[in-house]
Formats: sequence, structure tokens, C-alpha cells
Amino acid sequence: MVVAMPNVNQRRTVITCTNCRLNRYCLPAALNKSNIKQLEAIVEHNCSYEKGDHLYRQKANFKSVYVVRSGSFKSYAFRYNGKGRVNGFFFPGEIIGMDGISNRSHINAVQALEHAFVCEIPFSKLKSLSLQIPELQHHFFALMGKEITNDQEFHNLLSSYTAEERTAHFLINLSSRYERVSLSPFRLLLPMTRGDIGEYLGLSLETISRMFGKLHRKGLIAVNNREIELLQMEPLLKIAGCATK
Amino acid sequence: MVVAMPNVNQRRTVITCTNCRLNRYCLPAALNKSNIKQLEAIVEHNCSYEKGDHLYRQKANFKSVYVVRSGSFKSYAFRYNGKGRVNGFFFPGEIIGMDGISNRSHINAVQALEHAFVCEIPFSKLKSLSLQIPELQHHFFALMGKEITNDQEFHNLLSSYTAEERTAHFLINLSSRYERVSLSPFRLLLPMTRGDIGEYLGLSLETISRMFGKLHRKGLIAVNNREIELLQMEPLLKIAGCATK
DNA sequence: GGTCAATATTGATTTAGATCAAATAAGATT
DNA sequence: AATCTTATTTGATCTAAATCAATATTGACC
Repeated sequence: MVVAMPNVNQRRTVITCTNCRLNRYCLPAALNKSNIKQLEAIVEHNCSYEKGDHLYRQKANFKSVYVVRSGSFKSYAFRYNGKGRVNGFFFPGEIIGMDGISNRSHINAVQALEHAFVCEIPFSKLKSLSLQIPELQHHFFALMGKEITNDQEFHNLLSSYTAEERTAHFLINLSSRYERVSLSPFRLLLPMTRGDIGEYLGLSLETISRMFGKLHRKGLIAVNNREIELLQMEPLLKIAGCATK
Repeated sequence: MVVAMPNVNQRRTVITCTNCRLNRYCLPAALNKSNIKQLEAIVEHNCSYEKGDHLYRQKANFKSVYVVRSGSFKSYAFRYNGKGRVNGFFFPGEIIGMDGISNRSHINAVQALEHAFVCEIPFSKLKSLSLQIPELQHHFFALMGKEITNDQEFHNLLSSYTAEERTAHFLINLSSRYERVSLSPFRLLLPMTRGDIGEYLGLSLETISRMFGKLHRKGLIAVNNREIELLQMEPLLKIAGCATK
């Protein structure tokens, strides 16, 4: 059902895939106008979450995948031994919930880091529609493939990068994800704590703080609590282990 | 095309999905007999690789996914800064190549660790067939989903487990993968070097050797070069951070 | 505005695992 | 069998980052 709920970005307008500002980055990107209408019909637009609310919890039944419309989320999981925590952050245009596809239950919990809206897409309906629309099937395979390559590049990072390299990589990565949805790539407002970043990067929160300090002293970034400004991209990219074109 | 090539497991027999000893673990698992025939028609059975041969290299065009029939492979990647290496091992029944789906080019290279056979499945044909056979589409989504959850659990391991925990986890994980294809889960013949394991687990090769020694001194495993015997599963599972049912 | 709790910084100390360095041991090649 | 190369083990030392500890800052709530 399409709901007439005002949203941070598009007030007083009925939200649909057709008029959504993120449709270039989301599932509709692969579809023609009539197919987008079909997609719209299965999407629950603009579900609202407050900071700290859970989108789902560990072991919850898997029913849907979700796309962030505004705000941000973190996913986390612990094993029975208490180890392990944050394993992902999600920003507008990004898909949440693929951790439940194989098992029919989610291995992670997902929690809003700030007030946020998401669209919910029931997975069984998405699969049926994918059988009718080859482009949609193709696109969803590609999205899952992207998730796989991202995770593998992260494996690489965790198994061989120093604290400074990980921290720089984290900032560069956020920068490009912010840029993708027309947020400033040079002025990052972090919705997560140093502790969250540390768990995500396999470092202690103190080390994150120190690495921000180190990059600041090198003149590469400016740090003001949760606001990080990227001042010199070239050296940052180099430290992050990204090709500098 | 079906080829009459003798294979380690099934000599003097034409290999097809129907008669393959791995068909319970592979794509046919989800299909009925007539659908399996359709799948067979698009699979290139029994491509042979010698130790050290590459299945594909980094940045190679993505055309197919592969299923290991016998033998084993490792995947690896380096970034331009030289960091990062082994990021996966593949055993019979497991799928290789999903690192190429999103980009149409592979981010990893994949190399045989010993003499091996694989089946090659052209991805465009697999996608077409998936549009006709909903069970196949469902199953491939599930396989990709499984890859995603595995990678995320590995994120957890690399960001919060000690050297001993990682090493135990590695052994337990191999054990269950061996068991799945009817190999002994207690007597592991490792096809990879300590260096490969180290790169995979984000540890030095010396540390892998020392951890094998440590687990040996605790009486949990016996080590004879590449042959590892798991002597006490319960404490191993505990160290590995797995629930001991 | 004032109190409390959560978050972040900074310094001192410890430590797990890396690195350096030999010495075996196993496989491959002739 | 002898040689060479590659892989493994083991010990000594070093270091990056964790941990411990204290303080400072920010934000939430009454």
C-alpha cells in the first residue's frame, strides 16, 4: 500500500518508486516505467523507525528485504560466546536483510542509528515478480553479488590492514556512499559511535579515537566530535589502499 | 555437452547431474527429474585442472559459475598496494565464481590446490533457466544468501577472535564441510599451506604452526604435516565459538 | 539550568601476535 | 640416491594495538 506520510525529503507527497529521489540507486534503476508500477504495488513505502528501534532482531523470521529511504542503521550479531558485534552500516539507497535469505531467519539484528524511513519489500513477492521481469531478477542477482564482493573486500581489509589503513578506508568508503546519494562526500556526519566503528573494523574504540587524531595531525581530516571533514583526499585514498585513479 | 571423461570418483561413466554423487548438495538438489535434465543441458561437466592451474584470474571476464566435483581450490586477491591474499577455499560441492556477478568481472583469482575437476555453468544460461524454473531461482538466491551469511560470520571472526579461536574455527569449519561430502570429519587432509591458512585467517604462518602446536599440546588434535586429526570435538567447538548443541 | 549517563579523548602499561632468524623436514627434479 | 626448493617448526625479539585508568565532553532528562 502506498501511504501519504510526509518524509524528510519529500513532504506532502505520496511516496512511490516512480517519484522517489533514490530510484536511480534502488531496484527501479533496472526497470522500465510499466515494470516500476508492478514493483510499486508490492512495496510498503515509508515505514518509520526511531533511534534505537530494531528493524529486526537476531533469529527473527525472514520475510522481507528493506531499502533505507532516509536515516541510517547498523547491523550486529553476537555468537553464543559473546564475541562479535557490529558488522555493517546502512545508508539511504542501501538494501538491508539479505542475511536472512538462505536460512529463512536473520543472523544479524538491525537497529536504527537515528530517525529513519525504510521501504519494505516482501521477498516472496519480489521472487515472483522476478520470474516475470528478467531485468529485476538480473538486478537482484547483481545486488547480492555486490554484497558478496563488498564482504570479500572487507575480509581482505580485516586480515591485512593496519589500524590507520582501516580507519582511512572506513572514511573513504563512507564518503563514496554519501556522495552516491547526493550528500557531501567531504563533510561526513557520523551517526555511529567510536565504539560501533571499532567493533566494525576490529579495533578498540580508543584506537579509533587515536587514529582520527593521527589523521588530523597529518592534516588529512578535521574532527569535531561526530563531524569529520576530509581535507586531503589523495593521501587518504593512498592510506586506504584505494587506487587514486 | 556431456563428456565421457573418467573421474576420480566415477570411472568409465558418463557424468551427468542425474548420476553425480554430489547432486544432493549442488543445484539439482532443488529440482525434479525433468528440470534436472534441463540443467544438465547447460552444464559443461568435468573440466580438469592440475595443481597450480587457474580457474580464472583477477579481473577476468565473468561468464560462468563453477562447482567443484573433486579436488580443491583457493581464491585470492591483492589490492594495488600489495595487501591481502587468500580469501577462500573451495571443496567438492561448493560453488566458485560469485565474485564476478555484480561487475561482470572477477575480483579474485582462483587456483587449484591439487588435481581437480569442476563443472562449469554459464551464468546467462542459468539466469534464463531460472526464469522458467522457480525452484532454481529460489535455490540460487539461497546459495548467494548463504555466501553472504558465511562472509558476515567471517567478518565477526576476523574482528574479534584470537589466533587460537580462529585456528580452531578453521578446523571445525573444514570438518563440517568435509563431512557434508562424505569425507572423514575427524581426519582432515589439508590441501593448502600454513601460509595460505595464515593469509586467510589474518595471521602469520608461524602463528598457524604455533596454534596447531598449542591445540596438540592440549590433546585436542594430532598434527602430522598436512594431516590433522581432530581428537576432542567438544573442547574444539567451544574454542571455535560454536554452540556445542 | 543542573544532574546523570553516555561518549570521547588521552596517557600509561601490557600483551598477543608479528617479525626476524635458524634449523628441520618434506617434495620435486635430476 | 643426491640436490634443490619449498614448507614447517621453533626460538628470540619487537611492536601495534589492547587494556587499564583517568578526565573531559556531549547529550538526555528532570
